[in-house]
Amino acid sequence: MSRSQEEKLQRAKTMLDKAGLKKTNARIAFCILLLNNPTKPLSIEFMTNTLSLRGIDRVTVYRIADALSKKGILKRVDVGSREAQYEIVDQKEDHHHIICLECKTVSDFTGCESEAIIDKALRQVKNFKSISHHSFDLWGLCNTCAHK
Amino acid sequence: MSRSQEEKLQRAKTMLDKAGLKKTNARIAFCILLLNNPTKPLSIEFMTNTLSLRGIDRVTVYRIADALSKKGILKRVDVGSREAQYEIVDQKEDHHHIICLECKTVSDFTGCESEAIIDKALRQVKNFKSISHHSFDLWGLCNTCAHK
DNA sequence: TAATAATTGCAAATTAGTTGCATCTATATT
DNA sequence: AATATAGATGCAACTAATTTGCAATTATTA
Repeated sequence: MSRSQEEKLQRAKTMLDKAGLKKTNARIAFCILLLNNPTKPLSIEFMTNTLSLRGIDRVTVYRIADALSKKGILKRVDVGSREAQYEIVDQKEDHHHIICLECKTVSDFTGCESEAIIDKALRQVKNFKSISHHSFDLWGLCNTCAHK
Repeated sequence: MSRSQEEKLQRAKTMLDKAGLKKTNARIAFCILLLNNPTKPLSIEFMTNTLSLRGIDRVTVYRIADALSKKGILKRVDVGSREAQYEIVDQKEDHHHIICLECKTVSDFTGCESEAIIDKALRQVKNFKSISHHSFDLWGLCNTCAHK
């Protein structure tokens, strides 16, 4: 195994430990897949295609995605496609999406001032103590679709 | 027809005019339904149940929801349920959601400072001129689910 | 009022996601 | 190191959500 893959294996195990989940082969492979693709949302279909090469079932992919989401490791993002897409929750690189309502093209931007807003929200809503992640998405027509 | 329903009929027609969509019976009934239920996200199922009493088909409900979304009149909200939920886009009452990852309970909060963030985003992403709506959602475990 | 382009309903198809259950495996315990 | 056990997985079948094709209808425009 290459140096960087070795490193990702370690990070994958740490992720699972932190989440309090058993470090099974399927989950480790899943986490490494996430770490290998940090830039774009991953669909269940893509993950299944890749992980089935290692004998991991579609149902298992769903179940792992669900488990990691509930632990705040993953977030499910809505980019207008029918199927679920998932991204790793990365506190440092807090990026968000601008999505075209027509062609569903996704662009990223950074710098939503979430902390102040989360504080404000938690003061309004009493039955939450903390937030595991947030989404801030902008929707509109891209220049190409606007001129049709 | 009562005074207030008459008024909603007018508002529905105005909505459709503004969107540049034909004012069909189905669309007018759909818009009035939205105006009658401004507080909570409406599911396709709920809308279909109501509108089918007027002979409007489920498929038509899907198509109208899609058409209005693309025009920025409606927004599709993701509150963790399997089916689509829709809300009217209301610039004045800019509310957002806190959703429990476990039990999917939705609470509302207001006061996300979207304008500054949208400006910032449009400076970063060049192929959009304007934004028709935005979403800002917070995800976490509610107090009840956190103690399980 | 006629022409026409868009909208609708219906039936059928597709796709995404879920469930039950038997088997297996990671971890805690001895 | 072997064992017990709770939890995870794979498989097959299922359910629910959404989409498509097409013929019939309807809102607008000339």
